[in-house]
Amino acid sequence: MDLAAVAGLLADRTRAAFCLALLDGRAWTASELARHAGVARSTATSHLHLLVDGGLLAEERHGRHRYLRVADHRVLELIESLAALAPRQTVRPRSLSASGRQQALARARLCYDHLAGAVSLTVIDAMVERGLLRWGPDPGLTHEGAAWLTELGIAVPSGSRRPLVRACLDWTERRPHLAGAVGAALCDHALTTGWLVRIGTTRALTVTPAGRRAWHDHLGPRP
Amino acid sequence: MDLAAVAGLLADRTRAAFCLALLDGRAWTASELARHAGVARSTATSHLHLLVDGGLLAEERHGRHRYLRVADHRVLELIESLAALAPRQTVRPRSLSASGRQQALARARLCYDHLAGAVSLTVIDAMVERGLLRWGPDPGLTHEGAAWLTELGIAVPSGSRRPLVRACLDWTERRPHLAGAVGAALCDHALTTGWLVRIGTTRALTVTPAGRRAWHDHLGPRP
DNA sequence: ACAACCGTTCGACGTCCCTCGAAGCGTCCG
DNA sequence: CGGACGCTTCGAGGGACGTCGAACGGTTGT
Repeated sequence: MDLAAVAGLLADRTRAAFCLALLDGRAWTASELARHAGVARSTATSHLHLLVDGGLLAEERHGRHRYLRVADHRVLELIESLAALAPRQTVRPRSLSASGRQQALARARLCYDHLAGAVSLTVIDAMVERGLLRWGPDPGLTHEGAAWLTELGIAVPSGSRRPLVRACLDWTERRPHLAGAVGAALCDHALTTGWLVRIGTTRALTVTPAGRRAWHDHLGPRP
Repeated sequence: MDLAAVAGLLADRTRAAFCLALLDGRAWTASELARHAGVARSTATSHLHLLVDGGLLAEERHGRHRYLRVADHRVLELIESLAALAPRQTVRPRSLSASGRQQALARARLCYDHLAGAVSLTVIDAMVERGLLRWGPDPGLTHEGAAWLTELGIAVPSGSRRPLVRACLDWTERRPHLAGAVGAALCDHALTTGWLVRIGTTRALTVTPAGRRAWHDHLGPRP
């Protein structure tokens, strides 16, 4: 493995597109990256093997998903050094308007069907403090939590093999956030009632005034 | 020209060897680089075209020579970023003992058959101050300079179409240094008398105690 | 149990590009 | 002027690699 080999890992449009997509610090799945770059899944698989074996990307496997992220801060610097010399700046738009957009992603976003970002962690903290949620090694919903959901008009999910409460790694916050059936139901409810709305067609979410009111009413400081 | 294309420029062993060789800040000719990388001159030509067109290297043509150097500080950073991720560090020895070696090269070295580096510039300055040398747009040797050479035991070169005094670009100092027949004769004399000796088999030179004495005797502060 | 989905392996196809030698052009030196 | 040298262009050969579709194993959710 010499210098030319490392450069060769980034000397392909598809692999470069993967790395640029991963610059936002989030973890992507292999299929997401394949769709983003416009190649077949099998093609993405071989590329991802090269990038992981070469030490540029790190992987974490959860069930049938394979999450990928940039391995190292040195890799970030390498990609930035390359971008600084590429006249056609496909990544440059980020620096203009999308530093704010990246902040929005870090604040609140969709992670498949549930909420991620800094906001999702405050939800967990508030729910744990009010005794609605068990967190830690054996997460679950308490009786109070079930009643709380019913009060919100959310049917407590059941009849599925999907766990009610699950921890999902949050790559921007480096802490797990709320997934599982309850996480999905909460997120779905927040979107249908307009507490949260998507920013354009991206995964980024923003909290509406109605969302702030609901937060105060249902998760605000205890009396 | 996108990110993958820039990476592709360095994704070849030969081109990577060129760039690593040029890391010392000196200018190399195309043939030197070809010999250093072990490829045919025609191969080197095509690679150098790619690197120059891609903006990684800059060229300067002098007569039949083509001098190449790293174009930009951003290119230096890119190469260093790549080297930081390459486990097989062919360039790493530089950082250990050869930061001192690089300083030695910047101080005094051979440029073909004459002297280059910081020492060569002090020679010019001292010779100009003593009226031995005309420098600037029309460089040449003065009558006093010719007498000074004879006094040193150096025959004033003649009978050749090679100019007596010529300016040669010094890439570490960004100033021209003394070349031409006089530059070569002075350098040859300094090496044969032991004023200068080569460091190992490299082009780097070091000034001996005898060299310092000779400097004081022949170019020292005027009375 | 069954369907849907994610990821993987494999073989085949096509393309890109790295390499060299021979021939040629311009410059420098005697 | 004639020889030496540095560099370039051109064509041909050959190896490396990116791409896809089809088939398969494993996990998730109904």
